[in-house]
Order: sequence, then C-alpha cells, then structure tokens
Amino acid sequence: MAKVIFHIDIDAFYASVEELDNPLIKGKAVIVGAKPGTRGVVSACSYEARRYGIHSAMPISEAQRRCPHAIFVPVRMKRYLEISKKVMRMLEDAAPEFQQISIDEAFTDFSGTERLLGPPEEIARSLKTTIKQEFGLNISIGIAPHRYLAKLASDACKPDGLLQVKEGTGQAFLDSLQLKDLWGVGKKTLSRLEELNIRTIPQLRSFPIDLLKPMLGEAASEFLYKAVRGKDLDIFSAEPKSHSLSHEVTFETDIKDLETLKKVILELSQAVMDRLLGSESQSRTIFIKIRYYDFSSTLAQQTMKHWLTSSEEIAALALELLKKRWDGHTPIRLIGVGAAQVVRGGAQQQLELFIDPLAKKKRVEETIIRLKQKMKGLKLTKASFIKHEES
DNA sequence: TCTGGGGTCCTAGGACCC
DNA sequence: TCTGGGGTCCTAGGACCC
Repeated sequence: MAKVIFHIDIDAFYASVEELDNPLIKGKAVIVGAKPGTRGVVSACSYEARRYGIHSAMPISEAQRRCPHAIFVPVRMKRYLEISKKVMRMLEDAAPEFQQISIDEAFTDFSGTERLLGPPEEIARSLKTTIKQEFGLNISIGIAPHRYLAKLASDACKPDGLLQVKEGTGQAFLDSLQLKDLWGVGKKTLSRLEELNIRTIPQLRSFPIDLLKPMLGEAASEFLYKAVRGKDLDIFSAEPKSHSLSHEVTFETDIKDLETLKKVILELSQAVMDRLLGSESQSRTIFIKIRYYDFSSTLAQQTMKHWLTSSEEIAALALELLKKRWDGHTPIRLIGVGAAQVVRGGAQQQLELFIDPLAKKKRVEETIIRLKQKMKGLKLTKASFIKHEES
C-alpha cells in the first residue's frame, strides 16, 4: 500500500511572524536579517521582497541596493521558536506520525487513514485552514509516497500551496522541475553536471552512473541516481550519527590582535560549555574555525582522552589550535569554537564512559599477573592477544 | 553581490589493530 | 620478503541545507 507522506512548510516564516506582530508592515517588502550596512546576510524575507530578487543568504548590503524602501528587521529567534512550537504541537496532534525537521518544516505520515479522515488533499486543506485561523500563517503542503518527493512537492507549490504527487507519477513530476530544484543539488553539483552536459532531469536520468561517480563521488552519485527515478531516498529517517555544537562570530572589521581573539574565544568557549551542560551532554573533541580576510577558511580539531569539563579548558585548547594555524598577522574575519562527537549522557552513563582506556588496560594486566601467580601452570593470555594469533 | 550562524554527511589519508 | 583485507578512530576539507 502506498504511503501518504506530507511535507509541511510554513511560508516565509520569520517574515510572516514579523508581519503578524506588526500589522503595519503587512504586505510590504519585509527583510529579516542583519542590520543594513553591516557584514550580515538576509535570514528570510516576505514574498513581496522576493519580487526584487531578494532571498535568504543574500548579503544585506545587496538586499538594500535592490530594495532600498524595504522594511529591515532584526532576527528574533526566541519569538519564532515560540510560535514554531505551537504550530508543531498542533501538527503533531493532528497526525498519526510526525517528524519535525527544522523550525518551520515537518513531515507527517497519514498512511492508511483515508477511511477515517478522508482523502489526503482534504486533510491537507483542513490543516491549512486550521493553521491560518489559529496562527494567521500560510503553509504549503506537498503530499507524496515518500519524504523526498513530498519535500520537492511542497517546494514546487509554495506559497500557500498544496500539491499531491500520486503513486506512479513521480518521474513525470520530477521532469517538470529543474535540476537546481532537486534537494541535495547545490551550486557546485550543478556546475559539475553542466560540465558533463547534463542540464535537465531527464538528461541526468539517462546518464550512466559510473560516469557520474568520478565527478561527484560515490554517495552523491547514488543519491542522484535514485532521486531522478523518484525512488525513496530515506532522507531524515536515520538518527544522526554524531552530533556537534558550535558558536562563531564574524567581526565587523577583520582582526589581527591576539588579545581580542583570546577574549572572543573565551566567550565562545563559555557558550559551548553552557550548552554541553544544559543538554547533559559531553564531548572529547574540540574544534575551531577560522575564516580569513579573503574568505578562505580552515578548521582544526583535537580529540582528548578525557571529557571536556570546563570552559577554561575548552578556551585553552581552542587557543592552542589557533596558534597552530594562524601566523599571527593574517587578518581574521570570523572565529568559531565548537565541540564534536557530542554524546548525551546521564550520570550513570557518564561514569562508564569515564573509565579511561589506559587504566582499564592496566587493570587487565594486573589481573592476569595475579591469576598467573595464583594458579601455577595455567596458560593465560589476554583475549585480544588470542584473537591476534588467529588472524 | 562580497558573502551569518548553526548544523549534517561524505571523502580521503594516516595510524593502529586484528 | 613482499604483501592483505577489513575495521575503527582521527584529522582536514568540501558540499549542502535551513
């Protein structure tokens, strides 16, 4: 039986919240992001602003040039999270299965509910009406037999859209899209495909995967192979393998002064440690990110044998990494500090994880010696040693 | 155009182990 | 003496997404 997956996306979410909170700017070119005149970018913008070619990630200076009369408002993350939580809770209550994937997007699974709830489009329409009435927000919904197509469908019908890709019509739907519309195809992939003379989805579909691999790598090639055939890609289905957490700042003017960098590193390290503690998580790996004046950037990381326990320790390690990487005079535009391979752990789990591998090894060694003394004639070696002999 | 901040996953090489 | 296959961990860089 075909699955019925919804991808639900709130339209121009940040900008819409700003319009709700300030009706005077409703319907205008609203741009949420950095302060004009600074080095920041556009975080989100209203559809009115998009008519001027403005989009997320565009430098704010460029947005200002394109639309000087736009309303520029700062990002109020707390407020968006507050509204997001309410909307997501409503969706979760409405669907048998629910999975939030970002602040303004979620998947729901309505498979096998038709007799109970009616046809998928009807469910979708009533969801749209409810969200509009309750929160004043427009959403777009894509319906498909699996997540990947559902996501593309909602993208294709926004804003305030509804589109169902029925079982067996996946390829036809895909052929109505452009290569760049595929989730997972960014700028680089697009230009590499172009080098291979691939400019459309049907062209990509008929291209031998073995010739794709040298250009895009194994994983990306397999991904695209399945994607253009409308096959289930299993996106967002697995638990993340590892987890990382970081903070970074871009300076208004590039920095060459070590004292300033030290101060910032300490603050960033504090933020990282606070979040580790706040989420009852731990990490042994710390990394820094440096972006230089010319936008070239580098990451350096170090893994410790013990868990990181204080912001001072994190800061000290971060500083060491910085000194290793930075010549002391190249202007720095951005600095970041983070923890990688973060694991959640309550007190019990932490205790176990705290057992130092070297200490453990030593204890094993001591035990063997004790046993050997106790039982003369006993042939005893470590299991790992036995294994070694077998291989 | 002059490019944020927070993430994820993949690749590739080296070290080390069995 | 020349040579293996596979796994895990670590590091660095790159692509992509919201």
